[in-house]
Amino acid sequence: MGLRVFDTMTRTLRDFESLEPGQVRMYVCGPTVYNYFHIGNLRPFLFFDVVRRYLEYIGYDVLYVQNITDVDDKIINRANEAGTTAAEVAEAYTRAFFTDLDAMGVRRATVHPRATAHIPQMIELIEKLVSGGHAYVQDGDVYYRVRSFPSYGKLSHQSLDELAAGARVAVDERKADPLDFALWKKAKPGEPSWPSPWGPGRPGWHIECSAMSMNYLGPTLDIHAGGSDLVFPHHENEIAQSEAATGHMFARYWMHVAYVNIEGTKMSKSLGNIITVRELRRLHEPAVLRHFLLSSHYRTPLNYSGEALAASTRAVGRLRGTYQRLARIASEPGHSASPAAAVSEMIESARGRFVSAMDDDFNTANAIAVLFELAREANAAADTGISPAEASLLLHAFDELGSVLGFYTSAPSQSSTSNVDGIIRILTDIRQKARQNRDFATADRIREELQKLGIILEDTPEGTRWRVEDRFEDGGSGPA
RNA sequence: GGCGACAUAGCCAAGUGGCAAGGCAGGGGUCUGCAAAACCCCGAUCCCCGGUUCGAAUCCGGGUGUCGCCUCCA
Repeated sequence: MGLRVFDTMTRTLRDFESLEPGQVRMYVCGPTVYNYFHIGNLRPFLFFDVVRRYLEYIGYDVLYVQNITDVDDKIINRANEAGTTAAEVAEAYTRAFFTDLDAMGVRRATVHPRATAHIPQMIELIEKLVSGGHAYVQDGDVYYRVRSFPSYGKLSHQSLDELAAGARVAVDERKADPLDFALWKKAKPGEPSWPSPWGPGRPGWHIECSAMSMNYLGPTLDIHAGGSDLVFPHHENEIAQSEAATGHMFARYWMHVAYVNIEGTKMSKSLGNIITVRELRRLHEPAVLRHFLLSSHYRTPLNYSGEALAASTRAVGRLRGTYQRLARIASEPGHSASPAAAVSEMIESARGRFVSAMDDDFNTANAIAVLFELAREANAAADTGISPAEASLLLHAFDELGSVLGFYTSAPSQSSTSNVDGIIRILTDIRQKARQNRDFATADRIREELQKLGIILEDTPEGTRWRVEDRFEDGGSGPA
């Protein structure tokens, strides 16, 4: 069948075909580093990490570029409030961005270009637009002339007249048309600035992405993506700039991820309901957040709620339980009998269904369902008894498919090296003696007291095992 | 006003014409000293009203409701 991708431009599911066979050039709009990013930002970052992993899984070499916008009004404002420089604000939150993404298991892009390191490329692009009649200079500012680009609006499916009619933006008399947008902003006193043919200033937001994406990936990208709110005006403007400058199609596929709502409403600073990833990491482990964010299709809105995260916590616990069970069996000394055909078929079938799901516009919800189905089959097989070789085969299947979704990449281990394990061992040995003497009161007391500490004991034919309880802590009213 | 999305079991969520995936919660079993884990079984008039069709959650028309974009925003 092959991979099919929903393209915002055509609003259809299209067969995916890259410009260069075997290679995908992908650009995803990155953060403006003026604050910690939140769960709504995380969704596209995480999703396109999975897109990248899947493209690699099916054999593509992926060139993945994600920008860092490190010069911007919001950064400047933030610096002024904090009494520091824009560069320092940007530096601090860039570091935080990577710290949080790394913690989430989101792999770094091939390149993370910073806007301030690509000013010459932006100036060059703006000059090209000015000389081509697509931009005009107005007292140190440079604006893009939207009326000069006949197909303006093709991504968001709006005509210029429709946009003009709905515009709620105050008219700026320096612009020839209200919809024209700034390519270069003249520096105000105290603002960071760079020299340019039009005087000192800084780049507009939209031009950054055009300049950096084309700098690393050439005039035509395979995939250009971001959150759904970037469709207009950001991506629309990027198309206008890029295509007017190069005469080439800018991106072959446009992908946009829907919003994350919180308790039914959009996150906004005025409502104070923003949940940063920094905060979230304290409440939930990465696998749980990944499960939650990937459990619905990327083009449908997702609602963050305590209940949903609790469900994800338990769901992940189930997958992990199966994984650890298989790992235990696989590590048993056992003979090296060749695995039964039934197990191979089980895995082959799961792999096929997994690929079908992902090929269908990255249907991660279905892909996850395949993992659960395989887990149930694997558990059922383990109940009747499987060989270490079979367990090992299943384990590899979970590794293989799980790694596409980024699961199992940082499965917390029961650190058998710490003394905690030793201490619990002592208690379970005592408890075991009590059970043998049919002193169940003592045995149950030990189990109950440990449970209060979040340690679950499980008696099995092979002895007592312990694990840390999957604790869910409700985020309550949000960040502290 | 323009453009668009969504409405499926108590909750979350797949499913674009042919007996309604998966997860969480719940009920009943198997196993267990009792639990836990695991496995098996149980659960849906697919928002409403029309229409097309042998057949519709799925297509068409009309409602109702929720949400998003059109301004910085993932």
